[in-house]
Amino acid sequence: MKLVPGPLPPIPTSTSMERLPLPLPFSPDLLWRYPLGFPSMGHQNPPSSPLLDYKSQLPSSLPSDPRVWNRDDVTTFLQWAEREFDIQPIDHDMFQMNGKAMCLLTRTDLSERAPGSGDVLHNVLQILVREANNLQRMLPSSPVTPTSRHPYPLSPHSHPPTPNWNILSQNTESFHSSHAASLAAHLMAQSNSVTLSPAPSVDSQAGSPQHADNQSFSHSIFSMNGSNGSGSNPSDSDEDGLDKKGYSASPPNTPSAYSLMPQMPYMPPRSPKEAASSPGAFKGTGREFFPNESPEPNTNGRLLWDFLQQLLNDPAQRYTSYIAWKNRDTGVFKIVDPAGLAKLWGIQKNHLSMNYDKMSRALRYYYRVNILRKVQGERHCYQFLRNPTELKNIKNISLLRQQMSPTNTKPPPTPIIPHITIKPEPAEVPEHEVAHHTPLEYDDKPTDLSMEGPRDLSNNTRHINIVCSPDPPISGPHH
DNA sequence: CACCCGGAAGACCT
DNA sequence: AAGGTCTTCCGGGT
Repeated sequence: MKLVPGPLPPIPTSTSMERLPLPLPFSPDLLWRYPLGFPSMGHQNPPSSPLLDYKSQLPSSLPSDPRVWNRDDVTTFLQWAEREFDIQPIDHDMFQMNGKAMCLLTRTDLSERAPGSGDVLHNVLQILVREANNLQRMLPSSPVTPTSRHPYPLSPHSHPPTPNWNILSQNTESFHSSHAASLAAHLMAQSNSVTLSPAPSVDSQAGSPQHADNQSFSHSIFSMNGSNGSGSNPSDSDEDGLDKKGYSASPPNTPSAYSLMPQMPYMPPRSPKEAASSPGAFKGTGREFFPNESPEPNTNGRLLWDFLQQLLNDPAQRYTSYIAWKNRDTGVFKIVDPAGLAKLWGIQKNHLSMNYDKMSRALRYYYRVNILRKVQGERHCYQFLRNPTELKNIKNISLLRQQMSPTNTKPPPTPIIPHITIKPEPAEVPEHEVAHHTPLEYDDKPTDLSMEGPRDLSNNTRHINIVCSPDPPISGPHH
């Protein structure tokens, strides 16, 4: 344990700890998942109140929750909106997507697709979503269906399209609201209702449910589905985070961290290490919240990416001196204090000798899985290629591996991941569009983190293309 | 010199 | 026992 001398007083010292932020009140996942202004989260007021009334005026054929609309419904909605708001004709071709995808579009996206009407559409959608959420909330809690959690197995394919996570940013703060908890809860529940699966089309293209990924990227998932689809995280995060605001089991689960960080509520570690890493830890707490929750691994800061996400999305921004978003929309973040962050990570994992060099090695392993990418030219800058939701699902990546048998793996098209300049893509989870999304083939599809698989493919270095078989994703049990 | 990159081996968990 | 996820080391490149 060489404590890093740097600015960051290492671990054990109380002082150092002072610097350590508190535990996250909730798991950031939510943010990703429920980005849009969900009722509670956001501001209470919808852009324009008058719009509220429109809900009742929607064509009767339209489900009240826009996230469950199919393409036709979207078209119907657009037509209705054109009439109702007397806006310019909308190019429906620009909205070849389902409701979920449309809900993911940002105001800007909508404006681009429907010049002059974007704001209106955005406002209306937000209202509808909120209403739907509120409604859900009142409904008896539907069991969180497993499906919700893993609506789609990851498609091997998920390439990371350029993620556009802006959504998140929007309500970060609001998360604290108590609502968040409940919201999360029923959002999850709600998930059922939403069409998680991004259109088949996606699948077709991508070949797997991964659109999830794709979408995810496009943040689709979250927002809407996030609610649903990605229910998975919800479990974690929501549970913990939300409700008990303030206390969470999240990031700093580390025993040590735990102990060090006073405010960290965290479940008592059973054993030092365990605490740090075992998901079980949660079980006690949050998990129960979601009984049916599936098997989804609750990483809760146990995994590096999750840990980073939690710090990055800390609503209170307590970790910005360690790590901060450079561009949340694209998932680009910067490690402000490498040594300090490594220390935190070390605490989290109970590896007190952790340093940036080691931690960065772990980060590099994420390259091959397309979880992360290095932002070239900028020191300590990385980019998440997947949102938390996806990442959680990624757990199943092992499955992917199976799927992509070596045979399937076609040689890495591009030996090196092109560092694409990421420009935020519209959040759309269009059914088929998704696949197209990523222009550059990031063909390096996610692979598993495990070293073994790659070995075979090792030649390929880090990209393994998973040929996404269009179909059956990974459903299988993963061991 | 500080980063950054991956290979290799092994530890620790689940 | 096997597999996943790092952790540790390390040589090499920029």
